[in-house]
Amino acid sequence: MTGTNDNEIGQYLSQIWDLLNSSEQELVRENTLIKHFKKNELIYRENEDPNYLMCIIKGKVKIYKEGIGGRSQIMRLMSPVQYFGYRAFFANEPYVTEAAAFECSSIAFIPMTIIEELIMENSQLAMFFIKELATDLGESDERTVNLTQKHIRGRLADSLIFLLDKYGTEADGCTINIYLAREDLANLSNMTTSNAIRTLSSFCSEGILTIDGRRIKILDEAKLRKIDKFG
Amino acid sequence: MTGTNDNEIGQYLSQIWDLLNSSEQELVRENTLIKHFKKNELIYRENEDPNYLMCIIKGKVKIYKEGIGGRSQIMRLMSPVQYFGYRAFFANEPYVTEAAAFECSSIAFIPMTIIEELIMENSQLAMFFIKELATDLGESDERTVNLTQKHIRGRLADSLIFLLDKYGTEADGCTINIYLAREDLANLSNMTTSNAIRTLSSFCSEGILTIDGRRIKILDEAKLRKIDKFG
DNA sequence: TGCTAAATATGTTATATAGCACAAATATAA
DNA sequence: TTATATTTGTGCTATATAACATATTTAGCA
Repeated sequence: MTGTNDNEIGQYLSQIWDLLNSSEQELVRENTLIKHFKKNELIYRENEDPNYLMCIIKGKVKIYKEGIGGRSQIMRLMSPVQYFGYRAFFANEPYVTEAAAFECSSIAFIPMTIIEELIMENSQLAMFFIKELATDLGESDERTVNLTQKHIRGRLADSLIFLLDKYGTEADGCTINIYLAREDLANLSNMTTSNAIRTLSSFCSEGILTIDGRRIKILDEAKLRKIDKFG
Repeated sequence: MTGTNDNEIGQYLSQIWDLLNSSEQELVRENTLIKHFKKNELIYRENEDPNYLMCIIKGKVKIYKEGIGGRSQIMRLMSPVQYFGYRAFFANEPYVTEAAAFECSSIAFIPMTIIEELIMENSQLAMFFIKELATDLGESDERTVNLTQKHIRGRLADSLIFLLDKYGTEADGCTINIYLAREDLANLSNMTTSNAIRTLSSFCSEGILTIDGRRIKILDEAKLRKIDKFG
């Protein structure tokens, strides 16, 4: 992990940036640090103190929880330019999740003390975080029901559609633009790696998708959405 | 459901009230309506538009999601003086959950338009909602892992401890101060009603608790916490 | 009050999914 | 490159939990 100051920070922080006046922007600019993470590198770990608002500039990040018996559950995936790492600070508790880079990623770090200061003076910024948290909470509740009530096929279909919506496709218009190990796919879908592999190859036999290593090409999105919805 | 205006609203809204100046208090007072709900009465339903901040003054409320095949999952339980019903408004979407009264309850309704106005002028109030949402999101993530990774005994133990912490005990110091149908206990713990009944009676045979109808008396909290933690 | 519906209790069976073993393929490193 | 570790793939077995059936108790209500 290497730290670099960057004078063109505004272009990366679009959502927040536009809500700040020039002196606020100056304050953020002076205190933002961009760090680069290698593939699989840890960004923060459970029980650490949350001191920074993080904004993913480049790359892909997973936020996950280490559960029972080393079984991990991926809670959220981040893509540019999303904000993360701030929830625990506001809740006044240590991190209850961990974050790691899926691939080589660049992340902006802004001290939460600064953010807190700004929020107290800038109601637009406060509202931004309220909206972010409110949206995440709705999604978290949705996921809880998906993961607990759907069967394996439905859960995997759900994850694949989620990945498709989140990261889009390659130039061909159907290859999901993220390369996940089967284990990550399993951790996202609350199942064992064996079952992720097995179910994925079932989908393949059924003509829903093709597999080329970690490259997944969706052939029949409608069918996948049907499985997501009805099992 | 009956509506009543109440001039002593401040005493019920303690957390928010103290953050407001007198003119803000006046605005809230003029626009707050207290409604009374009967046992099992619906407070809001899925897909409705969220227009009110609700504050539970008296009683007990469940917030739940209707899942697959009519199987419902209780997401949160509310006790006085907690706020709810506002998340969907901030996320700018219809309700994705439903709320119902477990028992005869009184709830204050404050229009979200008023709350939104106040937030834009009162950063303390904004911070209050940020903290609430941040805390709820952490709890939601925690619950996701509990419900997906723990076995039945662990999930039920978790629910019982949650109820104990949330609603406390009767005068005897060990009877949980809420009377839930086995079905609600099941919906809270992500299991079938049969399994909630079965597992509860196992706990009873093991001397962890006693059952008297819906009255549950915890005899060995330490053992229950152990089951919660290690299965 | 008694009648009817709902909730609780318990046993049995069916099934989804975890767990394990091992082979094949692929990636990583020396 | 070759060697070693990791990931992927497949089959088999074990098991947790759902689903179902039915009796019993309790609660709601006419």
